[in-house]
Amino acid sequence: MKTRDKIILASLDLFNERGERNVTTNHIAAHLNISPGNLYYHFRSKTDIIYEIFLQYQLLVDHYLQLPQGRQLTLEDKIYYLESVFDGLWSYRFFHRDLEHYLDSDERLRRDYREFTMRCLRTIREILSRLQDAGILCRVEDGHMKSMALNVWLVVTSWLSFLKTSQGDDGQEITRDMLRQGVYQVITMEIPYLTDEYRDRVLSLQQKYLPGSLDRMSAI
Amino acid sequence: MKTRDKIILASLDLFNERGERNVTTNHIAAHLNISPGNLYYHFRSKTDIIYEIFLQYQLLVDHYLQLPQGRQLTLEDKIYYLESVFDGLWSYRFFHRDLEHYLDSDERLRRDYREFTMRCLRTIREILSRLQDAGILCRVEDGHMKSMALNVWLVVTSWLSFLKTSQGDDGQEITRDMLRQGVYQVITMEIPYLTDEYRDRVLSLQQKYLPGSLDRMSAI
DNA sequence: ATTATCTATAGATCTATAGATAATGC
DNA sequence: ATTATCTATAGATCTATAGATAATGC
Repeated sequence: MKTRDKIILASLDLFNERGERNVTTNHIAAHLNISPGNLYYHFRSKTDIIYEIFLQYQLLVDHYLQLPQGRQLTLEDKIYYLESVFDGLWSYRFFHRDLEHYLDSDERLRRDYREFTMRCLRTIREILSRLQDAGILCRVEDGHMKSMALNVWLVVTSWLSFLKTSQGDDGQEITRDMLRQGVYQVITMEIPYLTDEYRDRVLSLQQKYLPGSLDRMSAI
Repeated sequence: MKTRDKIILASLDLFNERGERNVTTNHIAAHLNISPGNLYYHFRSKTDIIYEIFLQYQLLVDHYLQLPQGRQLTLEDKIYYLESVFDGLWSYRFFHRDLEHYLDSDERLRRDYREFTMRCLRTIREILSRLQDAGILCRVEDGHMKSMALNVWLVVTSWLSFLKTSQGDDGQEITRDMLRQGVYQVITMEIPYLTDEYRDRVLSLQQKYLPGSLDRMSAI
């Protein structure tokens, strides 16, 4: 693998693991057994590394969120979207941690991230709309739909932060099970809009995303 | 005012304005025209200042979320809760920006913040429950209620971050109007659960929180 | 006497670059 | 010839403290 790609990968790993703020360019270089000078030969700054990582993240999510053409959406599609997106968020979890700071210090990233958000919101709306076409969700007024889509986005993007901040007492790590509860939370928002035909199916599907390991949560 | 209090206030202002990461203890001292040594006489570290600020934030939110005893909740109570909480979030907006980092580096804060979250979630559930008692919301299954309350929390706590990251293209600042749209978003989640008696009233109330200045949003 | 403040600075990083050297591809 | 890498370091901070001095409260 090219050194440039190694730097991106190692940075992502270290950022996710220790938090970007605690990872310096020296750490990244040391972790790869290369010199800091070499790292700076490939990247002009740490900001540039973060930008590269964002580009990959964006590519991944755009890929996950492709809509099938020429057929209706199914419940399986919907679940696939949810699972993949949470997976993507997990793989790049450092990114949303100090997102505001990155946008403050990188003009390009600010512009690109804004467009990324808008693209995602449009896609969420499109998904909801096509779930209506498929008779899974009821039709609702357009403004209400926009607002719903935005709430989905807010819940999805804040889920990891919630887990990290609310569970991290005994240094206990976030498990795949907890991550899955994010799917549960999104489904909760859509339950009132399910058609009678689909309600029971979705309700029992949802139960699979309520992890048993989150006992503390159910004790609240 | 005592120097110690001045330090807390100045820190909060600077953190909110420039981002905590960009504000050093030297900046805080310089801003107050005191020496760094003096600052360290009052606080052992920057972490301690952040912890103090959290205690104030917590006090404020707990105060806002008090429930009236001996009478039913009204729609006005509900709106008051929403408006105050968003106001609190705004006043301490730096806090959620790099929250995970603060929790990583301060054991006390980690413990206290977790308890704070759990307390808030309980209160949100209590509010929903009492809105049911008041005949404003329909009754729902208990697990569903918990999940709804959590979604409310996720939307509320991530709203400012969404505004900052999605609107900040032309260096444009966040306005009170945009902040208010957070109330709109929370109401959206509760609309399906409104009783017939209250639905229309809440729908027209909600419209007041859809700011005209967010034209870009409606063009998405 | 105690509390508050200042001056000066040690010590620890961290980013980023200059300049030398090694490796690679025509 | 060009690309990749290393060594060494300048320069900029930042946190935190020691020790001296000023202000305040009995």
